[in-house]
Amino acid sequence: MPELPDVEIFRQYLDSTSLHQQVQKVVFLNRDILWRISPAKFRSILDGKQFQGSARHGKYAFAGLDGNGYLGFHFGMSGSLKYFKAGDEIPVHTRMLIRFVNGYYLAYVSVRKLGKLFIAKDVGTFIGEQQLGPDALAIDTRAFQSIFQNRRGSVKTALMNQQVLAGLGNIYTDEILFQSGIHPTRKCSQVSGKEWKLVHHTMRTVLNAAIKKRAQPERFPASYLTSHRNAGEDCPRCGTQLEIMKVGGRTTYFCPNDQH
DNA sequence: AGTACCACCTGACGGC
DNA sequence: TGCCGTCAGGTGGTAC
Repeated sequence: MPELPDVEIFRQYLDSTSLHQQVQKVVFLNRDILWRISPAKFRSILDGKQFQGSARHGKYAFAGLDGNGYLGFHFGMSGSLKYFKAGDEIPVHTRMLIRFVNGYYLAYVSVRKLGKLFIAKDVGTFIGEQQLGPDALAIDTRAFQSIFQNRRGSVKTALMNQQVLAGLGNIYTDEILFQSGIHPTRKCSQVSGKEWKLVHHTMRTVLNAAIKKRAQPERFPASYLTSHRNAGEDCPRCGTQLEIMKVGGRTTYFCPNDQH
């Protein structure tokens, strides 16, 4: 479920469970999830280290290693973290385990193996290499407007492009456009300055609300589009039947009556 | 620059 | 019950 709010929850989870404990060993149950590094090299970097803090940029989370560098996490479509005690059952689809000297484990879980683990020298360098856009919760209204207003594609495609803005995925983009009253296929050039301000404000509100609800959609207000992403469901605002279409290859829900 | 399509993986679900 | 196609909250590559 990993868009910005989910990843922020994982970061907080890492923070509250795994800091300041020595890594005793690292175990790979599957090496496909390693990105540009061998298991041996990865192990040698983590062995004996402690996580000193965490960071997040868009859909990426980072754990700071004492000494230097960061352990980087990307969660793909189905990744998560789980901290558990020695003797407890290992979570299904665990791909990597970090054992700490206190006997606890941190598991990187990924059903579809679409996520990645990697080592980064520092967060800023990584963002530069990956050419990621600014984080969706860090950007101000003015900068937000300026990165979008001159683009040629559709609003939804632009909002989901991680090189433009980092953090939004399919679900939250639909939610933000729904709450802003903007049709997902409208061209960026057809969105007014006032509307960009509204989208920015709505984005912040939605993301912060989702984080407050620990990114659990079942706890979101019933007025959210997210709770109604099923064929045949009606708009929670006006009752019109929601429409489904593909935008940028992704399934898109919107209200034909409220979004223009 | 933008779009369209494929690929990477596994699991859940609906239809027959 | 079982098989099969389709789809899923992400990203990267390629070709137009």
